[in-house]
Amino acid sequence: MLDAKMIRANPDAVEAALRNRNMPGALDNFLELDEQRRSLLGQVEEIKKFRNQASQEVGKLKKQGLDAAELMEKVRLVGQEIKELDEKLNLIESGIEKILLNIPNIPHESVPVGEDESSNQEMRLWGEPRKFDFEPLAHWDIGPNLDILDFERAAKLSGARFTVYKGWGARLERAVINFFLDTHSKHGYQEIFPPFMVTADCMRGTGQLPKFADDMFKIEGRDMYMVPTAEVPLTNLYREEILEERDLPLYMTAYTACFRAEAGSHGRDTRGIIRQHQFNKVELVKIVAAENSYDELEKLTLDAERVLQLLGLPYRVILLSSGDMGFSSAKTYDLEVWMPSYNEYKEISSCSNCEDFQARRANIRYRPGSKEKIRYVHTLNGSGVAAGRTVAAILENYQQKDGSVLVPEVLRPYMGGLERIEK
RNA sequence: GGAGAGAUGGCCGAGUUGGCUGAAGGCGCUCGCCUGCUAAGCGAGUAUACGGCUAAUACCUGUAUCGAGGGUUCGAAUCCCUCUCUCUCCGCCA
Repeated sequence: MLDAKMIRANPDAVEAALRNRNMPGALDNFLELDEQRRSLLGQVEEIKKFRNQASQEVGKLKKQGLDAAELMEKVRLVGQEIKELDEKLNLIESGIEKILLNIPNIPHESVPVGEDESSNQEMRLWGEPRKFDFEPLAHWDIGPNLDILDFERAAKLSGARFTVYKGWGARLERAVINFFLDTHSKHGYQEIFPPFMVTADCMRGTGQLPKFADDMFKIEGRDMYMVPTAEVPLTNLYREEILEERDLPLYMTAYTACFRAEAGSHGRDTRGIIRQHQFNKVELVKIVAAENSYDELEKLTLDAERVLQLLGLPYRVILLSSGDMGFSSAKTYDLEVWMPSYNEYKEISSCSNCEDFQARRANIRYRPGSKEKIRYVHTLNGSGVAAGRTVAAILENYQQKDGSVLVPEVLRPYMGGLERIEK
């Protein structure tokens, strides 16, 4: 959520930034409503002031044993007026809130302006795609061949876009998750194991609601949702709190299953485990003071990159353009891992600085110094990284001519020492 | 699922015969004093949001806020209703 005062002071700049995000007109009639609100607020407050003074007067008169009937009647009539104005005001304020909740974050000045992914910038490249001396298979063939991924039986259980992992496949998924958590814990992130279902308030706090309700799985009969990412529970852990400066920065990491309805994406990545309704992910979340949030974004991205490096998976880092960024983000780096089956790099992590956008929605603040005013924190999040896509990348990048798959060295301790998955 | 207790400021905790109570007291924190240092002690200060005024996110000023929403009343932290959450006991359950 943007600061209403900021919009009021720089409407043109905000409008321009929203155009860059392909959201022209998102400001809607905010300015008119805001103007109406302030004038109405002035009126009601004036009347309330009178009521407060008059009521006190009534108290005094009664205490002296004097007649206060006339004044009481006057205040009673004014009460009607207050009620009507308050209702009008509530209507306007909910209109303003609706607009504000649907406005995306403003891109940081370092973000390239562009309509879509064609304006993204490649920041760096790590590793080199392997040259195969045989025709490499896609993971959706390797998995069933080794009997470690079972798409057909998964469909029997849950329909399309679900996968059953079996045997060493199941073990590999778990190994990857544990390796991620251990690595991030070692680098200062506190491990958290949150609920997989959260309230609508949480979803509003991180920006999934109200705009993206269709992307999520809602719990029947409850105001709750399956988490689409651990970013939601982790960031909302400190919702409605005032933190002390010494508490910051907070670094957290968590494994959760992630649940996404992904309405509208049907037809993309239909094969394999790239796009699923349920997938596993280890997330990184930081809650920091405003001054260092961009340094923290660089460090968080490097923390996410580290696990790919340790796994020996080639990847690149992409700076997303203004038109390609997520709703809550002010600046996002995507990590893309090399996938031989696609013969291109495929998103495996997204690292964002949301600045105070989520903090405003979730009301997460901190006390900078003893004398200074309370301020909103900055929140950051990044996948560290998606487990399912990592398993797919391992299967494809580590496949051998005989159909077996080498286990990356760092994962072997998590696989009972296994060096190679074979039939 | 059944029965009961509770929800107050950064934290703890008063206040429930309705009326200067935005809210006692304590802790914490800040500034100052004091004492070789530290600890202790003394004094002062210390909520948030949204308006108005303003160059100001500084003063000053107004309104709102005692879990949330609604009601009664001239006036509600205090009375009534609904909801949410927490705790205790019973049942059920991994």
